[in-house]
Amino acid sequence: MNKPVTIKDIARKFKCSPSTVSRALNNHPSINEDTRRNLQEYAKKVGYQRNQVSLSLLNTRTASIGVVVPTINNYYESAIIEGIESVLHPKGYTLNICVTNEQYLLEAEYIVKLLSNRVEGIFLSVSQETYDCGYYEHLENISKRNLPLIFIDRDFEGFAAGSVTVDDYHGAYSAVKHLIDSGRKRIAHLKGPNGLTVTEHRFKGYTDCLIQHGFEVDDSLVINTNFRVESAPEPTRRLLDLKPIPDAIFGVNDQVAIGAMKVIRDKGLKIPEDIAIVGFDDFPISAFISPSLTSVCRPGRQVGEAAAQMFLNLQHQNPTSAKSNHIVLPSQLIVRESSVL
Amino acid sequence: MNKPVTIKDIARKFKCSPSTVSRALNNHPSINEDTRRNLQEYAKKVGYQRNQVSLSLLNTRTASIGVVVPTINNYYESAIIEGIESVLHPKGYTLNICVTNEQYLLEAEYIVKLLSNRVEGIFLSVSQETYDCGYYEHLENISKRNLPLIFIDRDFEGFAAGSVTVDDYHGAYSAVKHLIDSGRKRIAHLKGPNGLTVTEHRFKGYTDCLIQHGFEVDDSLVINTNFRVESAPEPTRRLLDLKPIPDAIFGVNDQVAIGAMKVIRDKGLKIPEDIAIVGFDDFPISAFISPSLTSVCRPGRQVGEAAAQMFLNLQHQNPTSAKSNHIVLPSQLIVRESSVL
DNA sequence: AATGAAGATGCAAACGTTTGAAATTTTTTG
DNA sequence: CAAAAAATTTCAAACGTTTGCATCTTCATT
Repeated sequence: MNKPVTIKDIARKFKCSPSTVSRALNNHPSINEDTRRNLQEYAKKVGYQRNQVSLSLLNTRTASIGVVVPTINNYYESAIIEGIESVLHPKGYTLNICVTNEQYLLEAEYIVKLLSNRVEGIFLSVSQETYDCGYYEHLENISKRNLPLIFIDRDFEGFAAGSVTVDDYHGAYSAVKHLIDSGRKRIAHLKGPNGLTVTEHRFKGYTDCLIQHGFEVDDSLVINTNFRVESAPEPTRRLLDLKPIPDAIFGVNDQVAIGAMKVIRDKGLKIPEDIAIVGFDDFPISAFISPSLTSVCRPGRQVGEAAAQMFLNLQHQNPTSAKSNHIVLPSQLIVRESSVL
Repeated sequence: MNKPVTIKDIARKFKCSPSTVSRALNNHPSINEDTRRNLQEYAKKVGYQRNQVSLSLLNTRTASIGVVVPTINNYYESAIIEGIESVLHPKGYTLNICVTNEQYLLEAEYIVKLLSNRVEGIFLSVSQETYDCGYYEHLENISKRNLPLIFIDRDFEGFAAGSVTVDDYHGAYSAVKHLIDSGRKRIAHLKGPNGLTVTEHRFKGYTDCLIQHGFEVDDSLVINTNFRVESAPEPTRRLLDLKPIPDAIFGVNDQVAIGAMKVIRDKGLKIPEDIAIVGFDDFPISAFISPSLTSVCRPGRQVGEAAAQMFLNLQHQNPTSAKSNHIVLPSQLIVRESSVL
């Protein structure tokens, strides 16, 4: 790793002052044309790259943004990040992406690090642990600095900050309504991990819809998963051991729904004849599997874009107003073969 | 956004010098016990966060790493990033993740930015455009600085640097061999975009295996896709219009394979009876769809881990030795229902 | 009481860049 | 040719932190 060429190095070489070099490289008008050209050529030749670190120190502006998410290893989360990126990159911002792996300790550590790196804003999708335990101390340093904080995907109701989420409640509601409308009477739910907003909102959409249509909520029809496809089969088997078996399963996401479908087929049951399936997230693949999967589409990219836009708007106004800024994007049911005869 | 509290602020408040504050906060032994306690308490109270930017400038060490990838919106790429993260985070590094969207211009811009931000190393999966055009000027500034550069996933043979890739060639070869061994005679390939190593290595594995087993390579059986599930149906239809139709399709990845499966089913053909299907990447979902998809597993997380480890090793040795460092991880065929009767 | 040794704190420089103001050089003008 | 104007360059300070060295206290030892 060679030491990078600095403005001082160039100044020494040309027997002029660093100011002159700096101005020449920035096309300052008061620099002599020849000087400018010579310096620029030389700078290019030796591969001079202006040191952004020193500039950040000088301007107390880093043009970087922290993004803290539990995982990036799935379609939806990474779509959010692409959304943020697509809005903020043209404005010159760099993203510092941190993956907490659903752990509070890592989340707290990353936030300290981001503050220490003087990011100009933080997008946070809180980890499951943070949620479960209601921790928020690590966030107080953010608000102490009055730094823009925007919750993405998962709103953290214990803490005042902006948020952009998807309307999980109505998405789930419409999924279950669709099943009821198709004549299903015994609708099971493969729930996500307890405590997460995403999980609970979908669960509430599920229960509310059942109740409002005169059904009872049967606890034995609700079983937890951890969102992953591998976590679906065992709970599904338990559902199929019930008498009578459910005639529909609403999965907390497409992965879980797909995991359930396999078990159902293996048991020799037919989808949708014996059991209807609905997922959530609308993975690109879901439209192509057999039977194609009815799912609730959740616009990850738009979440990212909206959050980034919220951040930009904050730059021009009172930053505390973020706290009253809550955007909820609609989710949309897409009906496919897995739920209709 | 409040101005962050600085060491100078604290010094002013306590009528002492910044040096004392700095030493107190760093538990320097020559600081009086009371002074230390008072200063630390106050610092905590006002939420002091040491300014990492100034430290970076002072030490010319930023502890940050650039990661440049064409997209993060899929399972494999994000697995790589998680792998890198898992190794480098414990060592105190921060990741700067940049998404090029397969565009050379963005890639070049990001690299300038990363150099300017004084990252200590760059992990790069070159964009398709860079590959197609053989551009490498943007990389020369990296080597001019003698900064560790490691190609991940896609090796860029035109340029000397370390690399960690997956053995796409033998993965593809084993997939096709499996099809030949199962008695398939007319094996089509849904290829990726031309020019990418990933695409071409898999393609070569396909053709070499065919030739070595006495088959001809029939151009009409090879059609391009863009890796996405949506890009598979149209080429697949063209394959099914051939007379005779192929009796097996090797997809460049699972998404394409799944896209093909849908078209085949829609035509009333049976998988694997009429046509066998093999994919690549082994998505978690692939084991759960029906029929479950035979696929070549590619260890994304391990790629990331190996690349990160390569970077760490470079710190303790001659950095130019990276250029002779090439790790190729094995891929593994996983046989499932879509290819065996 | 003088000497010296710890113990505690301050000074100043450094990292790389920018920028207002001052200084220098060159050009123009009367 | 002198004076003013314009063009070009340099100076110095600033951003926040660390750290070797110098300085200043305090206190014990002779």
